[in-house]
Amino acid sequence: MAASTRFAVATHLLALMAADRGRPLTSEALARSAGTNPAVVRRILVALGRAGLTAAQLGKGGGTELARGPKKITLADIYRAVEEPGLVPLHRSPPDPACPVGRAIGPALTPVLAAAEAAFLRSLEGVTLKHIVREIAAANAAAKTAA
Amino acid sequence: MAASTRFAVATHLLALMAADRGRPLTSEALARSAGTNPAVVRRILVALGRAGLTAAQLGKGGGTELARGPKKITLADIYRAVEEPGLVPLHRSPPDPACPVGRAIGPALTPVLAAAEAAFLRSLEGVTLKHIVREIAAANAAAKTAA
DNA sequence: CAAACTGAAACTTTCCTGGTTACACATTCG
DNA sequence: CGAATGTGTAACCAGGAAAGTTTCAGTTTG
Repeated sequence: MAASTRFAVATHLLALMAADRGRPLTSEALARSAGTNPAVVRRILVALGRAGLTAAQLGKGGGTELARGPKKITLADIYRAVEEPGLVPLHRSPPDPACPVGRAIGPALTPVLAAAEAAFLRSLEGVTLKHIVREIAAANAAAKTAA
Repeated sequence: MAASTRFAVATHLLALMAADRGRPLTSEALARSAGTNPAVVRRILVALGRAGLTAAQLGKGGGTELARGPKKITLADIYRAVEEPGLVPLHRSPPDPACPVGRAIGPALTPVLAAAEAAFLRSLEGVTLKHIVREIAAANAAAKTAA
């Protein structure tokens, strides 16, 4: 099940890296902008690294940077990297197996929910990290001229 | 944010009513099949009633039944009845407003997530309660011949 | 009028996420 | 080479939301 903020934070971290291409960023610097703890950031960074979206450098002067261009990273890539499948959960306490409906509701619902989740991801597939970075830049430019 | 099991339980309840058309079912009977508490069931039933999917009858011999045919109820109807919008949440602790990315990441992400959620619902829109009931009947028939 | 429901409020329990701390291990730089 | 600076990871704590529980007022039917 979802209801975790990892996707939003992960996208935030990647946007920071995209805005600072070439220079690896430390988990402490990233955490400052995300308003959270370096260890929390590192947990997410590990997931992003395993998915091949980022590369980490150990030691002094180290940090994490994008493994490929922001045009080649979609929000679906990010979502899949940090979130488990099963957007919408089934029953917490198991239904009555003696009831025909209780017995079969799970198997009947599972493929339908999987298809809906696939549609959700297909939508995210159409948005790249580059797009998000551009949005952010535009918002800041607009705020500047307004001030 | 989601991560609630209400959608699955609500669909379960409606499937029971669809299988027993005409006779109102009590929250106690429904709770038995769903493996939960009558009060929990009633909470969900109230939401379904407000959305116009079910009708309740007070007093002795009362209960809840479908307000319209199962062919005219989609899983998107059910989802919207019992679940809040905001499938995927943003940051828990607010990002640093002094950072250009922290300032703009929320507004940049919101419309993208709303579109993905709309795609999710559009997928559920294509599945009716009738379809679920048929799936359940088929599964039980298959189990019978196998035994 | 009595029985049997729903609707609703208040409270408890349970579970998960995120926050926190601590530390082993790997690099780089002086 | 060794100290400083990172990551990677584990263990634990805290907060909040969902579900479970209890209780009761209100309503309808028989």
